[in-house]
Amino acid sequence: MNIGEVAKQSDVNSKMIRRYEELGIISKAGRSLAGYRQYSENDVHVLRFVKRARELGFSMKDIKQLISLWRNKSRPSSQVKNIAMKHIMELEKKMAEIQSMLGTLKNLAEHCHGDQRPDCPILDGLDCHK
Amino acid sequence: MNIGEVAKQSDVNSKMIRRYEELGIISKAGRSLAGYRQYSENDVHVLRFVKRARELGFSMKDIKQLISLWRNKSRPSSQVKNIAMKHIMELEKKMAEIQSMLGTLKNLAEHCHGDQRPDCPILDGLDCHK
DNA sequence: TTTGACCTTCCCCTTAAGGGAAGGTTTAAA
DNA sequence: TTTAAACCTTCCCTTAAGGGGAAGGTCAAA
Repeated sequence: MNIGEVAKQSDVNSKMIRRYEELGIISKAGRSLAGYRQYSENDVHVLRFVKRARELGFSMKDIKQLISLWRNKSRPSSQVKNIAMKHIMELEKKMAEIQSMLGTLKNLAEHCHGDQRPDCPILDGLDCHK
Repeated sequence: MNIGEVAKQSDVNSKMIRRYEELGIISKAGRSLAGYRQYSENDVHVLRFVKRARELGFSMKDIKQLISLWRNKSRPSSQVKNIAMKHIMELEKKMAEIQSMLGTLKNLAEHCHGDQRPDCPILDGLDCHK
């Protein structure tokens, strides 16, 4: 299978497939005589795993580890769970940050007329005179 | 005032002050004979505004516009509110994405023993066999 | 005059994804 | 048989916001 076909089947575009190879996320593809990368069904499977992990927000570093654990049929599930829990905590931290921003912003926006007049609580809020 | 002093007063480090100048976020600083950037109290004020806007998650593009509106004493507050509302919507979108990830991840993690055994619902969840 | 704390510019790195150029290959149709 | 489209290759550039560190110039105090 050429890269275009595996891209279609895995829903990961060719550009990213080459990138993942370069990053060592997936193993180096074999090549045809002309130098074209050659893939198997299994490669599609791996790429789908990567895609799914990305959709859940895992970093490339995490994904590299997850794939290695995925391949190792005797891994302790604790290692997988550790990665996942760490990621969950990071996402929760991000969420809290966003919620805090939203709290402030909504409060400011609520008090802003949003019309032709120049007085603006939003700008006043940004202009903190510590 | 040299850049170090203004950095201290605005709590924006020198590196970023130069960067903001380069990006046109703040105006080009005057120079001393030796080529050192020179700042006034007002520059500190502007940098604090930038910092505050960054803390609320505004992009540099937004901040550029916000500063220009801030300076324009006859701006219509609607323009400010538009920028803020757009940003609020983006943050809400991000939050929804993170919440969706967290929902899935927590569910998977909950069912993972996280011990020495190899069976792992987290890996199974990533390994979707569409 | 030396030393240390400043300042300057310049280039590199991070993250994840992708645009686009220049050029080689394959396939199918005219 | 030639040609055109659709692939493929590598290489470099861009995004966003922040920073590290080098090499070298400046300033102030001891």
